[in-house]
Amino acid sequence: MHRVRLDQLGRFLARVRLHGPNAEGIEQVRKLFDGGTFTPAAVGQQQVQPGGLVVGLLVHGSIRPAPTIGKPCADQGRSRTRFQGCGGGLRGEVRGGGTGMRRTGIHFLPYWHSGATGGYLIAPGVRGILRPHDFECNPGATAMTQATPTVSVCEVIGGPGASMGIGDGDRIRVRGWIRTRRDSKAGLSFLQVHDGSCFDPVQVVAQSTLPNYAEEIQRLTTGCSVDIVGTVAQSQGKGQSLEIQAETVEVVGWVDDPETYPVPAKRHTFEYLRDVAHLRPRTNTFSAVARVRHCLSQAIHRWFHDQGFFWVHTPIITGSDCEGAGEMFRVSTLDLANVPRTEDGSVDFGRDFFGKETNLTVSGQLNVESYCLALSKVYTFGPTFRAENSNTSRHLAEFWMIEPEIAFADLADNADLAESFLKGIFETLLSERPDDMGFFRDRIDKGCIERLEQFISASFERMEYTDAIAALERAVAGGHKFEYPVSWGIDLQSEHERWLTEEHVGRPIVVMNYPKDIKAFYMRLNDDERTVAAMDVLAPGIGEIIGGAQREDRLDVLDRRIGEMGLEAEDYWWYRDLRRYGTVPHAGFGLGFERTMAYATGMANVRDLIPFPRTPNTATF
RNA sequence: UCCCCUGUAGCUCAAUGGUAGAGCGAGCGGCUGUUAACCGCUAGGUUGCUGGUUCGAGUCCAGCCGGGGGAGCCA
Repeated sequence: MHRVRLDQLGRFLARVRLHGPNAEGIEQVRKLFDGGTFTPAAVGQQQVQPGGLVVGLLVHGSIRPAPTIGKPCADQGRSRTRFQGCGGGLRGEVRGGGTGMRRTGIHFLPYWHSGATGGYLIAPGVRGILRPHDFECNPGATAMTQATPTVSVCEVIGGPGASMGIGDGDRIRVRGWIRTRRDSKAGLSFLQVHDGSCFDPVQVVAQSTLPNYAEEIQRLTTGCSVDIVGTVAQSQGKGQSLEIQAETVEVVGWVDDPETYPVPAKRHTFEYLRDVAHLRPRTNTFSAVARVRHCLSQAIHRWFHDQGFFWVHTPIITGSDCEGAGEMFRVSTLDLANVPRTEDGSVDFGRDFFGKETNLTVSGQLNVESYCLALSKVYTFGPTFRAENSNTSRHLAEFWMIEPEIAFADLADNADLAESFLKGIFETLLSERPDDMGFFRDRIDKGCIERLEQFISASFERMEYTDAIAALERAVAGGHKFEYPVSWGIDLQSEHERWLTEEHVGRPIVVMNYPKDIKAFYMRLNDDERTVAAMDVLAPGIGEIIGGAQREDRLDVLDRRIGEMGLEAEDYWWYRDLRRYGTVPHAGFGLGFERTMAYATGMANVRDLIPFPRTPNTATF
């Protein structure tokens, strides 16, 4: 028998939607929870398959089998998912879920249909915390008419991921911030309230009969925080299907001076909003960016986890000697006004906190390699710091980077990993954030969704660097003009990369095996002795999105390369140890997180894709 | 670090070397189950800072400060 721990079940359980006396059913469910495990026998004869969808169904207060529940149809709407193949009088609609359901497999959902008034689908396999007290707090009664659960705007309007099945007639409480207020002389005001839980705000209708209507509600302005209790109702107006008829509107916090509130309900330039970065998440664009950033972060961790990777926390403070190129931020506790000196006049780092010169990391790669050669499949995902005086839309002094590293793998394995990884996280994004991506398509970059869909469906072209140069040279011979000349041995300029991926191939490309002289010392030397096993993934519209390599796993060759690059072998003593003790071929790559977001959303500047950007001369907030 | 652009109302932008303007936002009023609402009225300015040229500088010049874009470098 397949047993399912309750704490492995269901994303959440917020309320019981049961009409009429249901003490018996509640008691049954409570017993299940108390037992800590959920055994199929307890709910009847239905079958439980690992990974199966439905293992139990609570209807009318009693646990009944769920004979056959089909898969969600393809044409599901945003706020409800229709199930086919439901038998035994259980045919109906499942509210909540939405498009995210297909991928994340929400297995625990409020449920009702024409014949039943409430219930839940239950199935294994989803992480989350089940909350038995949600049952306990509504013992055996008409839960919905007595409780006023506090819910997110997303749940009220059935946004992406909504799973509570809030609907017409439910009494609920929402808390958030006013986006706009519109008054009607018919004796009511419309409040657009957002709480960040999804892209769309919810419309709250406040009648003039409310006691604080004239004194407070009509004085609400953009940015005020409110606490609202009301009833969900079908909207009489256009633009939204559900709204909240308010019973009470409590003003939690006023806006000091509406005239000078930095983010009123109007258009703003991104440049201006960077100056008010503490308030910009209240705007459509930046709340969407924040949700997409979260979604992609989660998708990355989930993808690696599902593939058997382990997340390794590589150090942020690092001894500078072991890092690669790039300007670094010094980490020091020395008194800048009175720096200790050695006898020859140089700074005496021996008296610094770590007894040596230290900096903020520019890459976790070298450290993560040591874990790769123990755990086989690992990755880093954390902040990275570069002190380059570089002021462009693609650079930040502090950014986040993803660096997977796989053992017993060569460059081809690395390219395969990059391809399936990128496709996987973009697929999740499209599936889980249709509201925000729809906004980016409508207001930021018309082609962003189509671009991702093509990215997901097209296979990546593999191309040798030498062949890429040959193709570029043929293009030049055919009359194509490049600003930078093309010849074997150059590093590809962004104009070259764009031509290759956009015009020459028309799909993402993995360019492989670059000249050794333009690449780092740790990249594996090929048998031709003039190229290394490096790769760049180039994508239409963005250019280089990933840079990676198979690492040099032969100690003698590594030492030779360290020498050629003018580096000191002793500085890399522990990195060299990895080649002395059970060395294996391994490979990995680096992916800039904000650039990935830029590609996905069409946002032009990475400063608008991280909450508080750090750039030369700017570290406000 | 280099090149280019830019700094005027809360925001976005106008203004030939000659009285400081509009739209949005805000306030008030009108209309309206509204929703980028609409209509009317009102308030809102030491034109980034310092100096210079000129009878007169938002405008021209110099320096400084801030912002943006690009190059290089990268992710």
